[in-house]
Amino acid sequence: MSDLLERLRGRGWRLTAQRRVVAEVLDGDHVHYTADEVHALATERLPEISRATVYNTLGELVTLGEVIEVSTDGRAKRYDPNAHHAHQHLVCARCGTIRDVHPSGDLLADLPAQERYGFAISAVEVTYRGLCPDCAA
Amino acid sequence: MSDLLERLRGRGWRLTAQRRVVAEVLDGDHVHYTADEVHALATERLPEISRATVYNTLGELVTLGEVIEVSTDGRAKRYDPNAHHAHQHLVCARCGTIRDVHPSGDLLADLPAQERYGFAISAVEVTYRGLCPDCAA
DNA sequence: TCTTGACTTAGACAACGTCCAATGTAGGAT
DNA sequence: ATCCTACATTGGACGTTGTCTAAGTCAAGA
Repeated sequence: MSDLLERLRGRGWRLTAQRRVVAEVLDGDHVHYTADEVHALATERLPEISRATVYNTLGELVTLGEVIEVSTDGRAKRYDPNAHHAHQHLVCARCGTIRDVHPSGDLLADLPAQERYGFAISAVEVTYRGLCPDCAA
Repeated sequence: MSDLLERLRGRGWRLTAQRRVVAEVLDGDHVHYTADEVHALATERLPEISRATVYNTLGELVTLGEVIEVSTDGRAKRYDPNAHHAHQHLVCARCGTIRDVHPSGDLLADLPAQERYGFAISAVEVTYRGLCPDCAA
């Protein structure tokens, strides 16, 4: 994810310890954390980091298109660092874990013009719900 | 929606003025209101109705499968009375209004077996996002 | 009509997120 | 290397959405 930091600096980002830590937390793992989870993990490496900064940084990363904001239920949003590959989500209805998946087909084409109500559609999100192997057992 | 009230009474629901008003508000329209919007509209007809009762009643309707809870962004959940016809949602990224839409094609079939990770998939939700004609103007 | 258990109420509380004024600092300018 | 300043961070107040509880109320069966 040092790529990410480079990219951001190229866009005029000021590189601070806080931002670096948030980027490091998001990096690497397949799980999608909530803002407060990111804050907790960031605090382990940089105890003084504030909640506001984590929210700010996450918001900036989303605005810059480096991270995707996912809200699968009505609860806390989760942040998905896999922003450069189009993908959808598979969610376990019981334990809530999320996996990235890649459906085939043109999702946008499935919506006929007369069903678009004059909207300028810019994104399609698909959530598959079901029980994961562990929860089904 | 008197059907609904009948159905509910058949299931042992106590029929109160508050519940009737909430059901009436949900009835009829294509828009999907937030809980607080439902409360505001209900208050016009029954000024003393409390927020807690609106939340309770909406939750009960969801549990009974008469209404679908939709949380398209991290904001307030919206309540969709069109629970008996399969459909997806078209959401304005700016003002948050929701329209029901009916995409063609088999949504489930779009997910290859090797992308299912052993999940028993039971539902597919699709959200189309874009700007509505009003917000695009 | 009476009774009772389910329903409603107001308001406190909780989770998640935003905003602000005061303070600190990255990185270009000197 | 040091200074400057615009930008970043902080902590805490605040806002929104939703939940919970104790006390009062009422629908509907006996």
